[in-house]
Amino acid sequence: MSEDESTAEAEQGVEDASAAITELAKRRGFFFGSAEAYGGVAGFYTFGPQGAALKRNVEDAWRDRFTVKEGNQEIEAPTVMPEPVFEASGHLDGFDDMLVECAECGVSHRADHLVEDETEIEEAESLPIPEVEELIADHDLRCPNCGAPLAGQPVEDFNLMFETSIGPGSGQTGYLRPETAQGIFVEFPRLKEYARNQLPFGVTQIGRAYRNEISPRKGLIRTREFTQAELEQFINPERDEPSLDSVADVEVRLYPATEQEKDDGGYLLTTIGEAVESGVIANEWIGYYLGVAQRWYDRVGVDMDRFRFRQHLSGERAHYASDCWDAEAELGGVSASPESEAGEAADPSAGDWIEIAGFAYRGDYDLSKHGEHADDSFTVFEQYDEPKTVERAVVEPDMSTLGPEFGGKATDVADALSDLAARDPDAFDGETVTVEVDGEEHAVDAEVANFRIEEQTEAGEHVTPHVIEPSFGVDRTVYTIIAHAYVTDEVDGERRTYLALDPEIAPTYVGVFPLLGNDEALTAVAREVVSDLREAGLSVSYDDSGNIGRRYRRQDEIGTPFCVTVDHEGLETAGAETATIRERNTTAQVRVPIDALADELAAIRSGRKAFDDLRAEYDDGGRGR
RNA sequence: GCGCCGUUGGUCCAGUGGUAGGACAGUGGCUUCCCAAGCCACUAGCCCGGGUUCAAUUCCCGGACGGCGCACCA
Repeated sequence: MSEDESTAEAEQGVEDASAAITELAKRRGFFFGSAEAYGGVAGFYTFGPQGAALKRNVEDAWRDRFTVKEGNQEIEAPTVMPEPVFEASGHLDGFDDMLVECAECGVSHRADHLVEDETEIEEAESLPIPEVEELIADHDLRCPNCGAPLAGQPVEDFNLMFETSIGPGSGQTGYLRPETAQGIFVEFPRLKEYARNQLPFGVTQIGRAYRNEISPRKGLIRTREFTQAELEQFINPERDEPSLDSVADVEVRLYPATEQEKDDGGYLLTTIGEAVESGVIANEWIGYYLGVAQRWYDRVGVDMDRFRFRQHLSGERAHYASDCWDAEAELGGVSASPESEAGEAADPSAGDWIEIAGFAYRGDYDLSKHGEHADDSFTVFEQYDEPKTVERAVVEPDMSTLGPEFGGKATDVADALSDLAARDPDAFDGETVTVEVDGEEHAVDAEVANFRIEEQTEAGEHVTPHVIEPSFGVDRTVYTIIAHAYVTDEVDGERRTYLALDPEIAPTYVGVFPLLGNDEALTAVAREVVSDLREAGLSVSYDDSGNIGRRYRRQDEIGTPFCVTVDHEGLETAGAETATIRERNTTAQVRVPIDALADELAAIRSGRKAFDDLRAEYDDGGRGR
């Protein structure tokens, strides 16, 4: 097959896969565009009964791994926050882009970028709009697309944050959060107390975030309201280390920035341990969470042959990140497995890859910013093992002299003396010291300043923690799980579609049917089975409509892993009454005593048993399909 | 936000200047002892606004929504 053909086929596959999944999602209640009765609204999706359950199960699995098993704390912050929060975080500026549209070809450009490219100005983003319009006219900037002059075209602001007003009237300006992270950062002063001022500690949050996208696309993949699951891991960068050993042998497919910049760059197949050792993954905390995440994705049903970690290129990184890796999933049906094409290395540029998580080293950016803007302290006091004795230059000005001499400026002069002592102790060698306050020089008698070198004991220091942020897109993860679970096969010559969802996350765990819908004896027992299984905490669906094959297919399509069927044969068996359990992927069946159904199915869901164990344990009373 | 294409039962499609037809799905019944079978019946639709016309689901304009390309995605 030529390369062109295979590419064309892959693209066809993308369309088919996404269309088939969208159709299934609408028809079976996974997700669909919101408010279609009112014409719909772009970028908003409603999860139907199956989708909401699936999403909830994914969130629970994430919580189990990233909150509970890591020993972290979960919080729930508001989705609306006042303006100053986002002034501090940088979102108000960083989110506020200037666009200018070409009158000739209609293409929009970042006005600030044009100015920066064509002039000496470097921070055009911070200039007011009229000034940017003037610069465009003065420098006769032209459309990069068609070359038409842009002078006279209006420069327009758009902010990717949803704005709202808090309280009646003009009220206070607020914004819907563009990421859940800020809800954690702003509460850091309290959160550190709950962690008893001990680094390292982690805080998680699962919740909605909002971005007023210019043009939402690709269904669930890019929406205006979405769910994030984020962990903010706070560490002392000088000291704290992750337990890298526990994930060192996790095998990963890395796509480093250096490979992306090559024309024929490829994957680096390695282990977390080796990648950190060799410096491909620069930060061991990032490495640790890549390992944890890879195992988690595998657990919830992401196909590891269609999964990779891609490092951000330097120009791609956010304002706060010093290093960043994305988890990416392939949705077009192209396997990235190197074994897939007779040993040929997989081509990283093939396939339809989307970001499903980001792992950023945010340094102390966020806490420092909030420390500058807010009133509270965003540091942790860390005690030294041994108190340290340090020599420190101090002044203790005689205020009874400074007061009469400088009047209202006396305090400022005293502060200036204190600063000077720390900065330049030698300045106090002479008979007078000169300090500057508000541009005026003031001479102070050295004795009045009362300068001396003092020995001080320091028990510890205030540390601004660094932050490692694994940030997961829940909706995209849900979509990926559905796409990777989507299977078509044949049963008895009939085409079948099913979702091979993992029992832990399948929205419905077991379907229960009477073999015949119009048989009182069977329906009564089946309904009892439903009650028993629900009592055992399982998610159960009852169905007696249509023939048995149709009912199996319905459950197959929503990914229900097991179906229990009550039949006469089972009610007539000597001893205990039995029913069949049918496994979704293989359609194999095993006959199990009705009394044992709840325990056995619960055992499989928790991972203590497999379906094959049941087949070994009980006589194969099914039809041996 | 720009350009191209589209929008018809729950889903996927056909069709028409005189308000529509199929397939699948669904519901009830008959049949049926294990994988989308069959028979009968039923439920259910022309995206919104304006214009042209005696008459618009159909033609024209605008909008909303969707797909693709460009831009954007910190």
